Parts: sequence; structure tokens; C-alpha cells
Amino acid sequence: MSQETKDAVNKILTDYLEKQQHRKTAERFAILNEIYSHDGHFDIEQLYLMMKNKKYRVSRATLYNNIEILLDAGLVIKHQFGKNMAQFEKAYKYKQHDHLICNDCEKVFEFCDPRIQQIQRSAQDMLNFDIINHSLNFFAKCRDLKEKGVCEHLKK
Amino acid sequence: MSQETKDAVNKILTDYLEKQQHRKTAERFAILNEIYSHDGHFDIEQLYLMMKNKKYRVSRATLYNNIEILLDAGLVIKHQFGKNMAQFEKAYKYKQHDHLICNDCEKVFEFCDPRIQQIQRSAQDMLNFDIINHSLNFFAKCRDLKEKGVCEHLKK
DNA sequence: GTTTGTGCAAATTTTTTGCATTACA
DNA sequence: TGTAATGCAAAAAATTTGCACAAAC
Repeated sequence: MSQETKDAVNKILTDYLEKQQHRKTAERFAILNEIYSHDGHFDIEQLYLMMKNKKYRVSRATLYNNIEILLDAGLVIKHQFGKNMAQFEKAYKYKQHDHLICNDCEKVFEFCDPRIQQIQRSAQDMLNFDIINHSLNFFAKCRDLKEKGVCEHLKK
Repeated sequence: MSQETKDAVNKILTDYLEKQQHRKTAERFAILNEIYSHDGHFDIEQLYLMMKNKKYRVSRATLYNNIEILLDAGLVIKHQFGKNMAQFEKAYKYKQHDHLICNDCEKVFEFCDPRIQQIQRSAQDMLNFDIINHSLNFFAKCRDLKEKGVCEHLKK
């Protein structure tokens, strides 16, 4: 990640922790750093393994505790793609996108559609909420698999 | 539920089971019936408890197995509202809707917006899939709680 | 110095699996 | 009758909790 992004997310976390009167521990910044060093989705176990052999090895309990803080600070977003295991993703300056999950091979594809913002505005005004984030998942079957019996995704 | 709906979903399940060459067991129809006897969201444990004291008491394993069949048959839809426990809901002739989850009290609100269908069409054509269903969740903070310090939802 | 946060291991919760038994086809 | 489905209990997977120790403030 770029140095600007790195600085920006560290500042956001610092400000958040001060505002919430939480302590600025080394682990919290190490976790944030690790998350922002990778693209794509991850779960707690993957994050644990990624950090395990690096300078900062943190316990799973600490990861579970701090992912909540990062979620609340808006630095991470949480996904539930149908499996019973939460997936996460960095959120800062990472382009808004949603997901299509293949029912056949379970692969996750991304797409963007600005119209979701309009739906969001309507919903929050109707129900009198301020929407912090959203999760839109489409569950689908591959046309190629249905029509030709094979598809590109299953090969990989 | 109305008798027509009852008949219709039983027919859908019968056809599905025949097509898939799965057996038409009493448990499968009992589970379907129980699900269509209630409105709202439920998890496997609640379904288990609801059936526990009735004429059909089924094991949790059977519920887990058969909810997959009902999902695949399009008779039930699955939600993940942020907790690590899947929630389900009947799907047949139940108006399409999505959910807004309050980050403060965890209550779930429903809303409808036909524009989601347009997004769905764009996404499936771009990625070459046929979308079977979708899940759109908004996570939000209550304006009343923020502005007045109290909100209607927390009282209940 | 106080108190929050961390690490570890144990406990809990949710879901899956193995296997003997039942019952659909 | 052969085989898929069920029930039960045990196992696995994911997350939470309790407590002693470490480290922010």
C-alpha cells in the first residue's frame, strides 16, 4: 500500500482510539498494517496465520477483539458470503463494490453499481437511520456451466 | 398460511425431489410445513424447538440437511445478519424485500425497492451468470438515538 | 499505580460427520 | 431388498470468555 494510505489509516485509528478512550497498543496498529498490506478478502484464521511468522504475532482473541474496533472505525468491512465464517476486507479508499457468489464453485466476483447508493438513500430516509455500510450479495449459477457443461471458474 | 400456498409449496417440493431423485420423506414435508406456518426470520435452533413438541420431531442433523434442499428448491432463503448464525425465511410468494440492521439494538427492519432488480440484471449480464437470489443488508445507526439519546427500538 | 488490553486455554456456540437404524422406492 | 435418509452423539469449526500477566496512561 502507498505511504499516504498507510499514514491516513494510522491517523484514523489513532483519532478513533483517542475519541473512544481506548489504548493505542502496538498490536492494534500491527493488525491494521497487516490488513492494509493485502488486497482481497480474509478471515480471522488467515489473518492470524499471516501475522504468525512476522514481527507481530498476536493471539486469535486479540484479532477477534480488534477487528470489531476496526469495523467500528470504518477501516474494515465485514462480509458473510454464505459460509459460517466472517470474511473481512479493508475499507479505506478501497473502491465501493459488491459481490456475486457462484453457487457452483463458490468463487466470489466483484462488480460496482452506483445505483445502490440511491436505494441506500431511500431506505435510510424512510426508516430514519443513517446507513454506515451495506452488503449486497448475488448468488448465481454460471451460464457456461449450464449451457456447455463446463465453465472457466471450475477449471482453476 | 393459506391452503393454496400450502398446496403450492408441497407441489414444488415434490417436483423438486422427483427431479433430483431424492426421496419424499415425511420429515421433508413436515419441515416445509413448519416453516410455512410462521412469518419472519428463524434459525435452525428455533426451527428445532418449534418442531420439538409437535407431531414431527426431527433431529438437528436432518434440519441442517434439508434446509439445503429447501434453499436449492427456492422455497427458503438464507440470511446472514452479521451474527455467526444463519437465519432463514420462507421464499414462495413472500414479497421480495431487503433488510436494514440497526447497529445499536440489532433489530432488523424490512424495506422494498424494485431498483435492486435493475442492478441484478446488469450484474448477471456483465458476469454471465443467472442470479438465483440476492441478499442486501444495510447496517445503520438510528437517527433518534444519535440526536435525542433515545430511540423507539431500544425501548422494546 | 491503576486499569485496560493481551495471550492462552478452556468453554460455548453453530454446524458437520460417522454410524447404526429406519423407511422410501 | 437395496440404498438414501434419519437420529443420535461425537467431532469439528468459529467465536467468546476467564484469568493471570503485560503494558498503556
